[in-house]
Amino acid sequence: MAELLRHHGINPTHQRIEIAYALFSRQQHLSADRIMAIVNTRHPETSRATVYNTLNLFLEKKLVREVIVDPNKVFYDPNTRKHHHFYNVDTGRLTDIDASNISISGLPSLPQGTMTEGVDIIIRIRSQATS
Amino acid sequence: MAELLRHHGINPTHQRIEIAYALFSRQQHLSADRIMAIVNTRHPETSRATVYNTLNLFLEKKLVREVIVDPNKVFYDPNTRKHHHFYNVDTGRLTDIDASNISISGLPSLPQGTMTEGVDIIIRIRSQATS
DNA sequence: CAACCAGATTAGACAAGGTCCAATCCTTAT
DNA sequence: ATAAGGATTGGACCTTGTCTAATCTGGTTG
Repeated sequence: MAELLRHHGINPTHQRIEIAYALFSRQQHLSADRIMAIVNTRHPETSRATVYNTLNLFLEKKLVREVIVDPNKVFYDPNTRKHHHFYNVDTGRLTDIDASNISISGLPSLPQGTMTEGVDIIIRIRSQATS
Repeated sequence: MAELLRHHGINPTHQRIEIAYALFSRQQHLSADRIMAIVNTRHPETSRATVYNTLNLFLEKKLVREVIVDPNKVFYDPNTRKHHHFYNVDTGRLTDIDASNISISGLPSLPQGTMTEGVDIIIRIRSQATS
């Protein structure tokens, strides 16, 4: 874990390792508050500021991605390969969709003077009505 | 305008008409605070609670859509036809992409017991480096 | 081994977006 | 005119996230 951090130019401290571990051990999409909860169920208390500092650092160093699908929380995604998401609006659960088989056709060209930063496809799904 | 509201089963009150007008006259993507500002530059003060109540009502009645691209504000979109978005991460500007020419291939099937609610494609763009 | 220093962490104040609530204000129908 | 129901309001409140100044840490040097 420390090695992974170093490889991304991140000084591996206790807290950073804990946070990275929370994300990478379970391969899940976690919100900042979930991460803080997970990290602090073990013993050493980690402050909110540190959690946010660290997640922003991870983002900047491209160790994780952020997923914006819910109006009031950001999810952090340990999977940095190209992929998209199913988002279950009932349960809040995110599921990865590998991007390697996907192609989109019919897109217009980019607006003048801009360049692509990334393409996100979000398929919002609902749990089937059980009636 | 009042007619439009009635057609969607919305009781057309002064405030609701003002808010609808703000969105539909300019065909733009506005955040709640922008809408409040616009509505209140005219004379009658409209409260924050009303703005949010009304926007949520409009959403529920499918008069507008919400666009979730920025971690800390929701945009409301008066365009309810199927479409996607360019999102300029530098300027915060949203631009519509008509969906009628677009097709996506290679998507996996939906997870068991779920149904599609909607598909959003967000193309994040940056203003070109001018170097 | 001690002292130092840069970087990391911390608590707590703060800001912004959004919700909730109880009280008031309109409308409209009678 | 009046009662009833819905709409609106201010303000308290919550949550997510940022900022700051102070403290802590741990690795390096003498």
